[in-house]
Amino acid sequence: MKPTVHDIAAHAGVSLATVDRVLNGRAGVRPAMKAKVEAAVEALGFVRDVAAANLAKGRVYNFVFILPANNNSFMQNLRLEVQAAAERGARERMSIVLRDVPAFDPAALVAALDRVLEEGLDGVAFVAVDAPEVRAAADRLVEAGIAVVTLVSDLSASRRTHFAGIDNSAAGRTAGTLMGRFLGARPGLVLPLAGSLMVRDHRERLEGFTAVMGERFGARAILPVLEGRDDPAETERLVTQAIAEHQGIAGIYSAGAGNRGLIHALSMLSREARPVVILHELTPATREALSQELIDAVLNQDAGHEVRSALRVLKARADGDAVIAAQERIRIDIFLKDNLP
Amino acid sequence: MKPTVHDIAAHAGVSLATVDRVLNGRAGVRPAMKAKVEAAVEALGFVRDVAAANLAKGRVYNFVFILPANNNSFMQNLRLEVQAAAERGARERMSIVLRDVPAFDPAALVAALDRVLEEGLDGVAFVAVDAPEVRAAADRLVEAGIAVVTLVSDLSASRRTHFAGIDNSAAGRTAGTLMGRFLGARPGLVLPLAGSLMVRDHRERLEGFTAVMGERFGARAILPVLEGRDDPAETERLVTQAIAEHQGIAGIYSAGAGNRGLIHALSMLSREARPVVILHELTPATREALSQELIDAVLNQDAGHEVRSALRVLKARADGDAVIAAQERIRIDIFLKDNLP
DNA sequence: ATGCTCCTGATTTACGTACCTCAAGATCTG
DNA sequence: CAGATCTTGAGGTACGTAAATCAGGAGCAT
Repeated sequence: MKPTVHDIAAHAGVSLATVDRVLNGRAGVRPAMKAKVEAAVEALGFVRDVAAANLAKGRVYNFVFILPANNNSFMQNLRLEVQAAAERGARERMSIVLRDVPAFDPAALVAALDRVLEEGLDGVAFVAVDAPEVRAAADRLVEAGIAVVTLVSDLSASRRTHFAGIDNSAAGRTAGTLMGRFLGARPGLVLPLAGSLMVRDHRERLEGFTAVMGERFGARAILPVLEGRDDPAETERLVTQAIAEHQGIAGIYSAGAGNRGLIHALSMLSREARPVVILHELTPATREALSQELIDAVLNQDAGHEVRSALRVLKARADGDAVIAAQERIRIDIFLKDNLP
Repeated sequence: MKPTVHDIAAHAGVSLATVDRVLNGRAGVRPAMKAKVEAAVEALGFVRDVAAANLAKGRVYNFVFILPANNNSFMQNLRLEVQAAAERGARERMSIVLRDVPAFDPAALVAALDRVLEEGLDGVAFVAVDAPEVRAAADRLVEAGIAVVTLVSDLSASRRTHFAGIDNSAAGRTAGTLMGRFLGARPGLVLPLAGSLMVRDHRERLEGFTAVMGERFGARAILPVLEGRDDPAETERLVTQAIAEHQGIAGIYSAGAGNRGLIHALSMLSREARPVVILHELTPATREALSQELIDAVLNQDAGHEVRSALRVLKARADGDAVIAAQERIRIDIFLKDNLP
């Protein structure tokens, strides 16, 4: 049978109370005693039964997810995944609350983070706006012992516990390679799009993209970045205008959201005039566009995985456990027409 | 607070014992009482605390992983992942045992499965050899209420609980699209490789690959499949010979293992003569080749994810819980030089 | 030696569920 | 209506850990 704390106490020749003090890092144990207990744990291969421990603690994990009140498909989906996780979380003693803040608004985000600090919850996951005041707010939370996970978009130079999202620079580089190779010898310009250069994920993607285009497909000219604020209508307007203005657009890379507008603009073009298009996030609209060959590749981050990963990290952090690094690496899914799920 | 069995009893106006009888399907409860309890469960949104229940039952999950005694990189890695999962599983009352059977040996696999049946364990995960007698053995286990998960390679027409592995046909199609687009207008033949066409994974990949090449890149000539038996030396010999024989090989798709031999053959070619190469499984050798641009893309299945997914399904099945389908879909990772983890 | 702090043991209660026993009430059988 | 059988209530113990209390011993400074 699996050894219990009682076995440890017996083997170490100390009382249950002392074992408890050592295992839970409580004060009031001489080093000699501590060593005896640790030796017994080692010798018997004791592992704490987390189910029993949580039962005894009557612990409830209080977590908050703060998401931008953005109605693009990706954020909607992310919201659904958080809600699904909240439902499942109930049976594992997790209370998961979802809060909205205005998009791209550092002050609102700071207010939401400070509220978490006041309430003294166990952990928070949020989509970062990369601003100094947000970083300061996040660091205050960490200082207070609250687990802080950034979701989708990271916060530079902060002390956040973990980032649950993809390596956006690698994603941009991957998009660059696919663009360069799919274009091959076809002449023409490349147009990059973003939601906003204020969020770190879009900025990093574009940096990776342009770096690879420069390094490996240097002859290709790249237009200045257009910012569509993740809004379909604005994005469509910008793209339509750019296509009209520059006659030879051969490739479009969209690093942000609001791609319904882009897709609609593409559908107006003749098949021959259609550029190679690579964009992010698998949504009903982009899936449809991919299977109809309006676009060529979709780079995706799985919102469900990100939410579940963030939760695992928050829980592990609250329990003082280690995380499985490989499991928490969020992968960049590359979807072509052929491997749509 | 979350409702407990006591709350149910109070709300239904019955005793704890009756609630217990209803919840655990014990006999001796009149339909009227049963309905009252069920109504209370519904009304209060009661969900059984699995941790407490397992603690009370003293339940231990007994799972077995049966892997082929094959020493290629992928299987070695799979074995390591199972061992890591076994260590972590201990703290969640899971006993995970790893057993080897000779590779591609239906009789040995059947014996191992029958042993699981005799021992009355809770679940088994195994790499299937696709044979009728294996299917029959798997069905016997399912019949006995034991959870059965196939890993990496599936078992056709069986009643297995779940398959933890990738869609190999989609993987082959994806390879085909990448090959066609990477080649672009470059002239030349395409050479497909496999370990053996007797193995179902390889066969499905090649079918998907050739289907896409035919549908969308029809002008491209494809050579007959070479079978390297997953052996590096044999693969190298075949590839070297094929390159010498047909002067214009522009692309190589390797659906199987033994890719070290292929990579060595590629390293002998001049940069200009080097074909577009797409192959499977990220190993130290293929990773190195990718970063040195000896090969162009690697399709990968994440062994760690497969093992963890199999375990989640086994546990959910043993508890009678539902699985999160989206979480258990094993994805086809596409690695370029730019998004290597 | 006195009072003080620090360390340790012994013991108890609690968490939510499972499962057991025993007694008594309800319902059925003839 | 008596007896048998089924259903229900009441109460307990157990699982493995956490966390608290209290008493007393060791060690220290004064």
